[in-house]
Amino acid sequence: MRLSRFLLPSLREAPREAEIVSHRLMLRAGMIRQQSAGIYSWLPLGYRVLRKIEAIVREEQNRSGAIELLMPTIQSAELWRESGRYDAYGKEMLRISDRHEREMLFGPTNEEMITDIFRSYVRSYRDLPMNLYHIQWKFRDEVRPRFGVMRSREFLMKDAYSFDLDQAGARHSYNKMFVAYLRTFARLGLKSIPMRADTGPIGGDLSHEFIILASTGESEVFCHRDYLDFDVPPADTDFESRDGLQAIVDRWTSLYAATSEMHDAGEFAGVPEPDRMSARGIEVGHIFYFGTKYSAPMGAKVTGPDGVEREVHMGSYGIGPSRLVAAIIEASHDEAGIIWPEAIAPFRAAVLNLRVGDAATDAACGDLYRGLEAAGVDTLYDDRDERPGGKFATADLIGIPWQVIVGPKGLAEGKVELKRRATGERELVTPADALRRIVG
RNA sequence: CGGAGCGUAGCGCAGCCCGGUUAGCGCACUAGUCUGGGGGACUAGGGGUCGGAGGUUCAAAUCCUCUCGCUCCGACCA
Repeated sequence: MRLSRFLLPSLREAPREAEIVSHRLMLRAGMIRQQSAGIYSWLPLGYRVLRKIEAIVREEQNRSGAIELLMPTIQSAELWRESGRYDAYGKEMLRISDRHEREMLFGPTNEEMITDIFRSYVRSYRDLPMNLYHIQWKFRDEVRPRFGVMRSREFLMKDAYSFDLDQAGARHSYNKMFVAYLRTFARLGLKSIPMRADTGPIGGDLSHEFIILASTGESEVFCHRDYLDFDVPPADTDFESRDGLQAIVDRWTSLYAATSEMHDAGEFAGVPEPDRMSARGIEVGHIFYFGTKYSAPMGAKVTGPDGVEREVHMGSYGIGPSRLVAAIIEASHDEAGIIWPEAIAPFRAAVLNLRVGDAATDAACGDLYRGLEAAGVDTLYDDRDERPGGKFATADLIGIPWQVIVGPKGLAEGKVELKRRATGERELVTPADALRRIVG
């Protein structure tokens, strides 16, 4: 992408209302635009990041055996009356009515709807286990939206729902998501720690929050320091192996880890003092097992091998990709701006033309840009007629991992400068070497 | 939902208390010249229903009333 043809409304100063670093940087980098309290447009740069995160979440869901579908944002109140949540959910649910005065709502979550889909088509235990998920916009009319997309009213959520014949099966389904989440967050460049969590209004009796540590986190968390060094399950993990998955989950839940709501000071005191860690954390995922809470009132049953109908055991599993954008920035930035992990950077590389209009520089940049694009590298070519300082500042602000700095001085010696955003390392290399290094 | 604030150009702000030229500054934007490796300089420009409505007054960004929007702290939450 040529920057001169892109929409990148970057700002030197952040708007006054933005307090936390991720919100400030997202506004300065021209990633989002607030349209209303807690409601945002995703501008081109931000949308690229959001989609890359979504893609990784999707890959890991699919790897675990979950099946993607897409449910609507607008739901009928009728479904929610079946589960009893239409009245129970309270003011956070945005209730609307259509032209026939029918009561509708903008979905804050989808347990009811997925249960309805399941009960309509699945009748036999032979079709289980099943895990259905979608990635769709949700709306929760938060009393107090804040921190940009970290706590917004409209947000993107990956929500998965598992269906099993019995509790043991449901436990395996839960473990699949547990492992998939560990892998997902690791691929996003985050160290996540699963913590025992309160189940809240969704209900149920087995739940973990996946927390990443960041000084600006919303909640206080307590855990054993060793979690930071745990190995993440590999890509070839066998998700069908009950014992194998249980062993992974057992290990990842063997040490103390709890959010403040579930914190047990007495138990924490049992952790050797140097291993105790209390920190701020951001919740990036939440998984629940809730048994027959929805299947019972809504009549989601399958026939078992013995010919008897049983209510299915369910779980639900959420990740907020839009919140993750902010969470990753909280965990990865410096004074100059965002430092994107390569996997989700809006562009993997930037080519900085320091002297637009200089024939040799233009030619070298053009070659590099075409070469990178041809090799499948998402590249942002800064071909604006700006001074070098502005280009450096922009590239650092928006966090492009690889930056190729091309100017007459270097080219006189046949060299360009290759810079890594994360470390600040730079070296003079030939354009061909630069291309080779970035393509990897 | 309790408490505290803020709305003046795309962004950051001054002006308001104490009403009175054509509403001002920095950045950004347009044109030009010089520049050219970490947000450069000069010259000339463009852009404003001062959130909205009503009121007081000879006169309102400024005073009064109502209203809309937004932010922060707390309680609550993916």
